[in-house]
Amino acid sequence: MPVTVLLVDDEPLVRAGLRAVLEAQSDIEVVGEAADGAAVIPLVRQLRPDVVAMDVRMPLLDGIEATRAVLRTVDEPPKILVVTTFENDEYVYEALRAGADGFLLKRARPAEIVHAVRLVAEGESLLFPASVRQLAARYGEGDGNRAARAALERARLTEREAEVLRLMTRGLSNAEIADRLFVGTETVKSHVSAVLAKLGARDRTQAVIAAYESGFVAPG
Amino acid sequence: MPVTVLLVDDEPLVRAGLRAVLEAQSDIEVVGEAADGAAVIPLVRQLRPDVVAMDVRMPLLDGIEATRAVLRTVDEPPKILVVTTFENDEYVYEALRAGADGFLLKRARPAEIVHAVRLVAEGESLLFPASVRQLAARYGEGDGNRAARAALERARLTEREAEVLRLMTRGLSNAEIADRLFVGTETVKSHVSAVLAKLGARDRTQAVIAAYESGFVAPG
DNA sequence: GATCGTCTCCCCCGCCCGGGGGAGGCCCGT
DNA sequence: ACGGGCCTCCCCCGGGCGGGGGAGACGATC
Repeated sequence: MPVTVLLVDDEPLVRAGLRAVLEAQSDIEVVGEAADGAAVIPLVRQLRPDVVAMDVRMPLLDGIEATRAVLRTVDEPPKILVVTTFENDEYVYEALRAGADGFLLKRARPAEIVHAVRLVAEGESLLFPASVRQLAARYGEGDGNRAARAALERARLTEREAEVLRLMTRGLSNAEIADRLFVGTETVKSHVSAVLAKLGARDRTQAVIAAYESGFVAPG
Repeated sequence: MPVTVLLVDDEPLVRAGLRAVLEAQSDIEVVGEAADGAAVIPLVRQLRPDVVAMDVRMPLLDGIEATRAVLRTVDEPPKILVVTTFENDEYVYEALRAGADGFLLKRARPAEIVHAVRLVAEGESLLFPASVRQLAARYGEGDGNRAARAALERARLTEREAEVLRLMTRGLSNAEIADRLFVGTETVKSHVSAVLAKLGARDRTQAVIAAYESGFVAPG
């Protein structure tokens, strides 16, 4: 019983990339594609996918409105995985509040993408650990705390990796982090690489940005 | 509606001097004094000053930790003006990066002290709250006042530099910034170097951190 | 016992980054 | 006309960074 996925993105290249990555898995099947959120509802009704990989920015109907529309009008709605580029995630939390089950960076490694699809298909909420704090803040005192804790338990950054990321957000170099943690620089490099991969960041600067944008660290 | 100021310095003489200078202004009111950073937080909560004139070197809790503590634990924190004896004080950099809003030399002329207080009180100061240590060091043994003033002037980012910094905070590489701005990578490198120097940042990661910490860019 | 995840450390390698110094063109204000 | 700031581009150069791959030790879990 494979996981069925509907791809919604205005860029054909992105759809092709997601399809290639996901179709390579024997337990995942891409059952359809859409170029805009406006086309999602009929496709969802027709194909009844387990997961909708939803882009945020689309010309006609963006991912936020499309997510709301699907969840309001479809019985037994699919899980919605918000797909976003790194720079334009200001709408991600709106989408999550609209009912999306997780979000994913486009530049994530294939294994991460596959992992994300499987997780949301299983009903788990998928959030990058860095987003937990911000999520809790935006959801207030409601059941958001529960979701935040749940996400925290499935935190994909290990304890050590989180500590390394925290020191990265202090502007420390690998050598300085190594001194601070009493380990070798090679060890720090391993952790940094793991952090970059998990956050979908290309370099430490992007990782620090992700940390700020997600609320992993707060300014001031 | 006068600007209210809290003085924090371990030397009574300095506090008296600052009080005399500031109280001479009809629009500035010194509402309290503290002899150490350890006493700052309750006083800030009680007096709610607009500006805290904070010495860097203090016996119990130095200006760096005190600045961090205030910004982290107080709602609507005051502006923090770092006061120091030496323009090349190593701790100035850390204090500014901790979130301080400005930098002032004790030997500055009264008019400049007043000006500095008014500037940070207005919040929208032209100062970029970052290190002036390197800039001050360049002026070396020159007159302290001029060194400080020049440093403050030089700490202002040009329009182009601000644009480059903004793109840096989006995670772009030098080559990507060059493409975005239709200039050569060497030009971008020049701007980046200028930004790093003015912010006292060692690399682009620290510059991005400074941008977030200072409110140059806001997360979310 | 076997497997998995984590933490630790090592190698090689390419390359972007940042420092230092220099230079020409442009507009501006004195 | 001259100087100053700003933007633009160039050179050389070292070093930190990040990718890729591998490996040993440890504890938890099955």
